[in-house]
Parts: sequence; C-alpha cells; structure tokens
Amino acid sequence: MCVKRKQCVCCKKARRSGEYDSCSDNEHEEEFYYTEDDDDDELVKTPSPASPPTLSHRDMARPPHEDPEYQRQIVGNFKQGRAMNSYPHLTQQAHQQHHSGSNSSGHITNIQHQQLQSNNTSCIPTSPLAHHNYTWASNGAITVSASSTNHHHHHSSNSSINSGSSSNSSSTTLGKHARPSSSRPSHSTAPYPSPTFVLHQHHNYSNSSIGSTASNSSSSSSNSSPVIHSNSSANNMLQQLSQQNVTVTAHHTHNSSGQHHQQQHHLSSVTITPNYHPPQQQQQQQQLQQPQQQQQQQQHLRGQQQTTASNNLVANSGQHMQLQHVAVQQAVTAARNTPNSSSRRTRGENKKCRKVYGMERRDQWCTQCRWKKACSRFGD
DNA sequence: GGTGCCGGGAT
DNA sequence: ATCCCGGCACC
Ligand SMILES: [Zn+2]
Repeated sequence: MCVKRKQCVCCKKARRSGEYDSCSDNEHEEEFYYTEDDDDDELVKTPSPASPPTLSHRDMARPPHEDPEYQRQIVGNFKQGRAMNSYPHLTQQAHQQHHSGSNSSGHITNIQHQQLQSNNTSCIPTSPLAHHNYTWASNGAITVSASSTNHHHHHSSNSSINSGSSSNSSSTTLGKHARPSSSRPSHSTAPYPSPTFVLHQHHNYSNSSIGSTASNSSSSSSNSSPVIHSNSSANNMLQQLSQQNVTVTAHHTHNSSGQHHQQQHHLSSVTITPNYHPPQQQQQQQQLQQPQQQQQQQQHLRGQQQTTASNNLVANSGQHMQLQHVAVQQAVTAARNTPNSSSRRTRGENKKCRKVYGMERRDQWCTQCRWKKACSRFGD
C-alpha cells in the first residue's frame, strides 16, 4: 500500500519505527527509552568543557601504568556525579548492564560507560543479539587526549570538531569512494569503540597518546621505509606492530618492557587469523585480544603493510599454520581492497546498530546508521 | 535474504 | 547541513 510509515502528519517528526508512529506521542516515546545518546559518535566528540576535575586528572595523570583500580575509582566518581546531575530515568535499554556492582544508578553517557567498561573489562552489552563480551575500551584516552590525536590522524572528519572550514576540502578530495581508510563520516573521531574491542592494551607502547600520533601517522601513511623491513629483525617487527596498534588503539598506556615482547610476538602470530583458534596459550588475555587485534590489523594492514607484516611474522613465529592463515587472509584482504581498488569497505565484524537494536528500535541507532551510512557507533 | 554503507537525492 | 533511500557488495 502506500502506507510507508515514517512521517507523522501532525508531528512531522518522522518516526520510522513504523510501529508506534501513531503520530501522537512520538516524542514521548523517545523520551522513554533513552536519553538519546547517540553515543560514541555524537557524544564523544568533545567533552572538554564542563568536565569535572576528575576527568582531567585522569587524563593528565594517565595511569602510572595500568592500575585499573585507580581508574575505576575515578570513573566511578565521575559517573556518579554525572548520573546525579542528569538522566533521572532510563529505560531498560537492554544493553550494557555494566555488571559492575559499584554503581547502581543506571545511565551514563556513552563516554562514561565506555570508560567503565574499559576498566572493568567485561561488560555485557546489548540485548540478546550480541554475545561477545563487548568491551569498548579505547575512549579512555580518546576522550581528551585523543581528541588531538584524532584530528591529525584522520584528516578531520567533519561535523563539529574541526572548524569546518577545512573539512570541505577533504570531502571533495575524498570524493566518492575510497575513504581514507579510517574516516567516519561523522564526528567521531577515532578508533571506534568497536564492540569487539577489548582493553587489554593497558600496557604496551609508551606515551602512545602523543608520540604515537606523530609516529603512527607518518608510519602508517608510508610505513614503507625500506629500512624497516629490510632489517627485519624481531625488534622492528615489534615496533611496527606496536605502532600499528597504537594507531588504532590510542590508549593511555605505558610501556613496560620485557614481557611485551613475548606478548606482542605471540599476538602477532595469532592475531590476524579470524577463524583459527590457537590452542589456548595464554587465553586469559588472548581471548580478549584476539578479536580486537584482528580488527585492528585488518584495518591497517589491508591498505599497506601486509607485506612487511607477513614477512616479519614468518620470520618470527615458528608456527606455520597460523602464518598461513594469516597470509591467506591478508592476501584476500589485499585483493579486496588494496589501496587503489577502493571497493567497498570490508564489512566489519561487529554488529552495527541495526542489527543490535533491530528495526523496532530504530530510533536508537546511531545517526549514521539511520541514514544508511557507515555506522559511527560501532566502527569496525 | 539480511545487513552495511556508498552515492545521490530531497529538504 | 540534515535526512532519507536506491542499490549494491558482502555475509
Ligand atoms: Zn550505528
């Protein structure tokens, strides 16, 4: 028929859930279930003003290293403060019931929960659909420090952050397809929270925030320097990997030393293989790391570095099996979207708003999803 | 067939 | 700029 749903005549508000669009109470409806936190994308952008002292502390202080406890405290405070201030109600948002027993309030801005999650590690996110333990980490740093990072890094997406004057040019340049590998159309910034994301990376790469920015941008863009891979020593590899990781991750972190070698090393081999399950080596972290890393790697590798990475990996690991997987995968990846080919971006692993919330809750999708654009809430 | 999202259109 | 959708790649 012609009943297309959506626009309500009286309200003009355009409700698309098709179910309740009886056009009389749309607004109510909205208020009911959410505070319209478009999350990540919309909110994350620039928390700077008004952020309580705590926050800045966290940022500046940057964990003496990891010390989750410390952060937890902070977050707790922060969150509570926020909660009290606003968001009196929330509905059964179904998702993210941060298991943390510490706070009872309920709602928090995405930033907040992200932090929470990152600290806590496990959060059961959304509804029935998602069963990975999503843990969006990342934003701890992103919130503030990353803001600078991001900008450089991604040619500035658009919307709010950059003054906008420059943004135009970028859009033009980008032109049609081929997004520069990381830009999300909307705000954002930065490595998405990606549901599959896991914290783990607390330790690793030092001063990642700033140093990484510079270094990675250069490296990622070119990363070619023959020098690097010609050396092809374990060290180099580690460095590269670390750089990569940092790039995406942008965490607050600190560098510890010895152990990391091992870890990274291991990771490198395991990391990329999506399907292949390593025989539980150090599963405690690994299981978490895997998903995340593979994501990262894919993202970055697909464009470039594959060669290097693969070589290094080969050299290092004694496990051919995995390597092969990796290699294959990479090959595939490369074939699909080599820098030039710019076909569509590969489909991310994690579920996007649509799937997570379903058509019924379409209002809760992130804006991008609503518009059928690349999801800004759950990046891949 | 469902999903994710590019490209493009309408406002 | 905001909102939406056709259509296509991907799964
Ligand atoms: Zn989305």
